[in-house]
Amino acid sequence: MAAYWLFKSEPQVFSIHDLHKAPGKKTSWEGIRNYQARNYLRDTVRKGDGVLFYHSNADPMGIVGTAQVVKEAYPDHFAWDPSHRYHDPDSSPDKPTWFMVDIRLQTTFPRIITRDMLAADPVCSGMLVLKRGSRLSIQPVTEAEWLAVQRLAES
DNA sequence: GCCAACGTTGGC
DNA sequence: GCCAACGTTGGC
Repeated sequence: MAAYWLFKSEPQVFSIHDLHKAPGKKTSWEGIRNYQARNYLRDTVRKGDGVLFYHSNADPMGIVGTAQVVKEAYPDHFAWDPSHRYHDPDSSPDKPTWFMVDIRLQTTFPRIITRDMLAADPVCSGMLVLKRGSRLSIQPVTEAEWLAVQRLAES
């Protein structure tokens, strides 16, 4: 059975509009440099899982659409490129430290589901992303939360 | 711009 | 292995 996730992105770095413009509306999700998020990506995120696309550090902040995992974890080769901002000298092709997945855009919501809207919803108010100091950029989402977000997007 | 939260680093 | 210093994230 498919699982659900929330992926954070700063829109000035990569927005849902960038994903919309990408070839096949697909992108690799590289640059995850946190072990807990890495473990989710590598061990738990599976092809077909649903992704809530979240804009952080933005105005307004919130969930802007959904995507689907189309390729499961493979080594984040950006870590091996010394000139890249995601370079990590401790990672190597032999023993990769970091992983990434590919996602494809599913839906761009007609309006952003803001943090206020999430907080006001009895189900979504429990979401990890609302927790103070929740810095995790790959977060698990329950099916109830996933469905509640869809409902908010349609209302 | 501020700062709380929290992960990482490095000296011991 | 402890912990202080430091860096980053990200909401406000």
